Amino acid sequence: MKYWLMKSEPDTFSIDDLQRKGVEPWDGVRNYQARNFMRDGMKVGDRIFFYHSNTDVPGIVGIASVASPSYPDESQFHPKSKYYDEKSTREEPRWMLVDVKFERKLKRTISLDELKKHDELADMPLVRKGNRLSVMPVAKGDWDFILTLENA
DNA sequence: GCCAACGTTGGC
DNA sequence: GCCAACGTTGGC
Repeated sequence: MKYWLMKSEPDTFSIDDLQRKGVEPWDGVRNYQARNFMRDGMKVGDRIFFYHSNTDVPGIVGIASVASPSYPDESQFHPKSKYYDEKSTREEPRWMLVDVKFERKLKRTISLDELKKHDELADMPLVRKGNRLSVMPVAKGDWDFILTLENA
């Protein structure tokens, strides 16, 4: 079992949207490193911190899980999609995704600001300046530590 | 809305 | 293969 963090802009797709839908294909990722994590790293059942970016209080708002093996992101084949990639083909799809399943909301948002205050988390890519990865691994120790903050 | 960071593209 | 230009992310 591995642990991950996935960013989403709540204006586009929030934790409430995921709760309503239950399961959602995580489409639109167009960064190779993030794709590789989904394609090569994720296994069904892995745990995910759901993170809200580009919002008033960016931070971790919920927990999800990986609900499918990786498969091609359908949106890359649709010319009308804003995620369309003309260089990708069905024979050799460039972009892969996984389905993400709602588990629960956190009792409170654990803000980026708060995460940065803990020296224990200084090695997380998330709190590093300039980091823009939208899918990243989380060390088990960091995962457990962050969950203790929920009740603090 | 600004802008730093950084990934991608394309000319050479 | 280098690197300048450009585009995007995302905190602030």
